[in-house]
Amino acid sequence: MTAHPTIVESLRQEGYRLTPQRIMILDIINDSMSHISAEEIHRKVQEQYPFVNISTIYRTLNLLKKLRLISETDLGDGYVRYELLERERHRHHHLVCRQCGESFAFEDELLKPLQIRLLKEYGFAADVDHFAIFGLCQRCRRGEGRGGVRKEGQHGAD
Amino acid sequence: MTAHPTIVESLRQEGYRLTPQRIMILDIINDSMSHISAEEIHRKVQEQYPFVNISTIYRTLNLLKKLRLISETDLGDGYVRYELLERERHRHHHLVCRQCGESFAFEDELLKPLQIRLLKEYGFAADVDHFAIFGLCQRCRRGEGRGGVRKEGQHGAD
DNA sequence: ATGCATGCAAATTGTTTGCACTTCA
DNA sequence: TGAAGTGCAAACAATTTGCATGCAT
Repeated sequence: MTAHPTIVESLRQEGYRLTPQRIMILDIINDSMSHISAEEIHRKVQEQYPFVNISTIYRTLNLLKKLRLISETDLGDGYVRYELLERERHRHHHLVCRQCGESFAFEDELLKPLQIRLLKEYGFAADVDHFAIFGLCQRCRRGEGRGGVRKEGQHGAD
Repeated sequence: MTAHPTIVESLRQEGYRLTPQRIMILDIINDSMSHISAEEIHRKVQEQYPFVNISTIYRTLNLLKKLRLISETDLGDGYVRYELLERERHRHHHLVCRQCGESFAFEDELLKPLQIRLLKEYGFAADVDHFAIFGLCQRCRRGEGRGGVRKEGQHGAD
């Protein structure tokens, strides 16, 4: 299992030490089917190695988060959950301005809490592969919309 | 401002006592432009009446929440925020099943955190008046989808 | 008057931090 | 060897709770 070699490499390359604790934590996040909380990680780590302290879990999670190797999801139920972030398929969605037509990407993470809550509370599995939200972009809100109303068009970026 | 008379009535009708603390808390939520946190409410209450304890704020908020007079929004930034819920225009959106075509309503509250974060983090004001999310409903996910694939059709409800 | 509400302080919970000790590189 | 990492306990911040007192009804 030795945790995604890619990630282990990332860590080492950045000059961080590879401690058994870190490897176990990575393994557990990696093996976890879905998002997992710090407490759950702690519990599982302790099954193999009961001396690991919860603060180590948090410190490692913060490190991995800083290195953008994992992502954080907060559903507002009192637990923050974590998940491996595979950079190559780091999903994002689009915000489309109804005034200038410009489109902007936003992180999948913002959608995840909604997605998870819809599943948990309504049993509904939302299609979020390509999510587009319409609205008004910052510039247009400020009245700086360049030129006139431009509908449809260069969704370019991506 | 004697807080929305409607709400005060609701409380009284349910047999709850109308204490000055509760009225002040309601007034403050009512007067607040946007979502407001327990701490902010507490601070404002104390400006007028410095002996109100924070636990009273929380207890009142929980009561109002239970009575569905206010709604809770958690953005995951460490504060839960509250807002008056005007039942008559209690917004909801739709989940549309791509398999059976059925549509289900979901609470506006679920969308709010996303909406707020898009505004704060991207300056983007999402149009959420009529939001529809496509996906697979519980029954269809379980393979209980009644009959065959039925596209479009009785979106009936609402 | 009587029982629901409040104030206060202490408990809880998830997370962070200071510090001495350990261990990877 | 020496800095980075860990364990432990204590600190934190938001929220909740137990209990005696107080005030709407």
